[in-house]
Amino acid sequence: MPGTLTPADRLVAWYDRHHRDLPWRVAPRDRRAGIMPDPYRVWLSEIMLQQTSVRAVKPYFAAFVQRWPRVGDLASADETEVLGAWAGLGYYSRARNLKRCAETIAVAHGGIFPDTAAGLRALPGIGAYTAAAIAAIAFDRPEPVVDGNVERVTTRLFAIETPLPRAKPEIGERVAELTPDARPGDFAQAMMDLGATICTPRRPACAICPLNADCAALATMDPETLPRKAPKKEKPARRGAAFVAIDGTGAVYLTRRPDKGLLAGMAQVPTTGWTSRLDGDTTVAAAPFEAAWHRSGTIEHVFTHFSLRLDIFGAELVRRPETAEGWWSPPERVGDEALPTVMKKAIAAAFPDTFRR
DNA sequence: AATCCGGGGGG
DNA sequence: CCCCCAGGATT
Repeated sequence: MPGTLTPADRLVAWYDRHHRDLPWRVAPRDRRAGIMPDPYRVWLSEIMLQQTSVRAVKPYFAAFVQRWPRVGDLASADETEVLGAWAGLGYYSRARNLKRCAETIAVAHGGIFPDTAAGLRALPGIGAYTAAAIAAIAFDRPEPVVDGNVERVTTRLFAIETPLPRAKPEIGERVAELTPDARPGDFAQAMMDLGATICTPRRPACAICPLNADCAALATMDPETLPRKAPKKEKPARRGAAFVAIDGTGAVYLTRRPDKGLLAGMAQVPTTGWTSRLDGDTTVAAAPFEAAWHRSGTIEHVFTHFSLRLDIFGAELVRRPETAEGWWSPPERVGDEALPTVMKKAIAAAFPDTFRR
């Protein structure tokens, strides 16, 4: 009955023809023949794909399954080796949780992955999204799988103009309504593939979209404007001062930031705290040592949760003063220091000829 | 609810 | 070059 074709039917039909061939996937025709993917590979890929592109994941996935073909192999592996194999992928707590999760499955589950979203959700490193994705893809559970791609597709499909993250509950309901009992795993993968290849953040390819006849946004507005995002709330403004000292050789005085907190362990030029309102006297008092400090401009930098305006003070010293905590970085080495962008800006503001990168 | 974690890709 | 992205854990 062609008249009863649902959006999910159209989407899965598109996926049958256009799915991406990925090493952790079982192709639709094989799935329909009863072949299911290895839950270990689905899990490993989903953890790697958190905040990480398919392109970046592929070589790491190949290396992992070559070296640790089954979850038990990973469970008994050396954690340092696992972290080493993860190096370059980022978000290293994922690798530590990966190891803990493998151990839990080996020890507490007899080496068998839980086959429900609730069971998976209880494991380290598996949140709501990943639990639903593994349950759907590896076990064909009709779980609503909502990642960033699916949020974009769904807000457009239903023209949901409520901004994120407030729209999340509604998106979840819509995806749950959309998710079919037949082939929910392929449906979930199809939604994510559609978001990655057709329903893209900018310039979506609506002309070739399998859901263009169903899309409320395409009918009534510009789909590219969805999803709406909550207006970025004003970042609190902080102020401070930074002190850039160079000696006669052009070496810059640097210190190391504390091991915890913002920019932990990175190099910096000495600065005041970044909250206080400063008058001239307190600023000079905060300098790391006595010198002929002179104002050399102001820099702006925006962090995730606040914007910072730093008054820059520079000094050229004839002799290096006695200091315990910092070090003098020669001009040809400054570029190799672990200097965050804000610190590079500060140094460049004080001595534009010394610091080039 | 807010913050941190890291790399890749796009404007 | 800088800005943006977004799942899980922690607090």
